[in-house]
Order: sequence, then structure tokens, then C-alpha cells
Amino acid sequence: MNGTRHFYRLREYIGRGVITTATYEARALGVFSAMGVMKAAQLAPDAVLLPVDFARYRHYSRLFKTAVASVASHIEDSGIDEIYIDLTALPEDTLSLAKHIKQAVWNATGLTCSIGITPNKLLAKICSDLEKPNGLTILDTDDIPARIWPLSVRKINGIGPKATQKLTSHGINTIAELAQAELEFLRVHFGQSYSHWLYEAARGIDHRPVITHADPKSISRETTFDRDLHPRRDRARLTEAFTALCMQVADDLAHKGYVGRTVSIKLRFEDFQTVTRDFSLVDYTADSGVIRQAAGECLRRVALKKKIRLLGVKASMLQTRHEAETCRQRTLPLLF
DNA sequence: TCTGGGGTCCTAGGACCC
DNA sequence: TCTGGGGTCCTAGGACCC
Repeated sequence: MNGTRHFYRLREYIGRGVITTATYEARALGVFSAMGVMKAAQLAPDAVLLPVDFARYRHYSRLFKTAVASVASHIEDSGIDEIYIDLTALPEDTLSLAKHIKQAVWNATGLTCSIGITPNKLLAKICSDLEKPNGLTILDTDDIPARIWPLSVRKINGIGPKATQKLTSHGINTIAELAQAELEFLRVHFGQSYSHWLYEAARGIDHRPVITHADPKSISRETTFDRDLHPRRDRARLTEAFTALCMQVADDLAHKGYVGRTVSIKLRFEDFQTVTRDFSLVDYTADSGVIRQAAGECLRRVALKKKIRLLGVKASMLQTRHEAETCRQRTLPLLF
């Protein structure tokens, strides 16, 4: 379509949704990703609201990852705009490698990027954030006390809002304070596994490898309605959406070459309470009818007493189509 | 002025089996 | 009849990430 496109100012926008991302100017006013649009409108009423264009983001994501791969190919995907790169095996010194990567990304996309060069993924994630935008941060184990410990625990990838709040309630705000906490104290309040992870994270310890390929564990589709739907009065619309979600999951499975054995549904009610139900099949499937039926079984186990805000369908326990076919031949029972 | 969509991983209880 | 552990699968919910 030609002509002038009209973009909403935040103050003009009415409706649901969250901010996907914000410019640095908007962030200065307190607007951040995942914030409700209506709340953002209060903080930055004159900000321009751009529509999302995921096809375009995916295009640029591919360009950027391909550009990096031309310099260093040992890459782990971490979403649309993030990767981990293992530079260990490359002979070139890391600083010039990083500069080459930045140049390659710029040439391919016209975009800058921020890089953190560190001994592991945990530290790399923190450091890549330290000098945004267009940053390049190099940090070694010796630098942890000076550069990592003053930061908020929230900067650690894996410490979210809940854990931060809990740590704060115990007087732990910075990573330094977390590093001073006794392991036993952490274990009492955060459990065996998470406490151990916290203890090591505070010290910059992370042994996770860079994973170049991982099969998906689940494939799902969900939708938030433009208004909360009544289970009975809006039944036709709910049923239509439910079936459409099942068909989309089936399509996604087929396109990606997977079959699933567990079907799940998710409902979010008007009060934001969220429930899930799942149903495991005997055979792997990518068939929309089979998924629809299993999802229907799940739905019958939910009491529908409130209006529905969101509906979702998921397939998990995935195998590739190929694996499923070869497995079927191997699992014939031995009968005498 | 409430809070998207697509994921991963962890916990925990109960069923069931050996 | 009563008592074990260990292991796996299934289900539900929650924290967290991009």
C-alpha cells in the first residue's frame, strides 16, 4: 500500500498488548520491554508506537547470524537477536576477532551489536550488556570482583523478578553480597539445586558448553483475545479459535519435520489465573484432527467459570518424523 | 488505564513396576 | 499382612528468557 502510514502515539492507543522493545529515549522515561502498552502510555504519551514486523526481524536475524558464522562458526542460537560464540579453537586473537565480527554484522545489516568476551556464557551475557549500544567488553576471571560484583543480582541471567525480590528481602542486592552468602543459608531459602547454581553464578562459575544444535522440545501456538470471551455466550468463537490453534500447531510440526506425543492446552482467565492440562497419546502425531481431539479431552477437565483471555495449544515429547518412523519398527513387542 | 507469544527447565505428587 | 526403596511416566504449575 502506498501513501503515508499513520503511526499511533502511545497516548492515542486503546487496547491490549505489551511493548516488545523501546528506544533508549523511551527507556529513559521508564518504558521497557514486556511493559503493558497502557502503562507505557502514561510514562511516554508522545512516544511513537511502531507495529511489530516479525518477518522482517527474522530476515535480519538470519543476515546477522550468517555474517557472524562467516568469521566464527561455532555458534549457539539464543533467540532472534542473541548468540553465543565459542572462539576457543580460532587462532586469531580475540579482540581482532570481535572487531571482525562487528564489521561483518555491520556490512550485512547496517546494525551495530554488543559483544562480551569472557571465559564462559554466564559472564558473556552480563558483559555484552555492560557497554550497550555498540559495546565491546573483555573480562577475565580476575576482573570479577571489580566489574561483576558491584552489579545487581538481577543482571545474572537466571535471576528474575521473584528471585531478586526474595534475595532483597534477605538483604542481598548486589552480586558481591550474593557471593558473601553462605551456601547453607542459600540452601535453606532456595533449595538444593538453585542454591548451588546461585553460589557458583555469584563467583562467575559456569561450565555450560556452547551448543550448536538442539532439537525443539515443544511447539505451541497461543492467542490473547481482543476482549475476554464468555465460555458459553462466546462458545462459537472459542471453538473456532481452539481448532485454528490445533491446525497451526499441526502445520508447524509438519513444516519443521516433527511429531509429538503429548498435547497440552493453556487457558488464561480474565483474572490472569492460568491453567494447563495435558494428554499423552499412544502414538506420535502431527495430525491436526488427532491434536484437536486430544486438546478437547484436556479442555473437558477445566472448569470454565470465568471469562477467557487467552487460549493456547502445545505439542511436546517431540521426535523428528524420521526418528518416529525408525522407532516404530524397533518397538514391535517380542511375543512367543 | 495491567500484563504478548514462543520457548526452556525445574519441582512435586501420584501411579505403577520391580 | 505389612513393609521397604528405586525408577519411570504422567500431570500441573511456576520461574525465567528473548
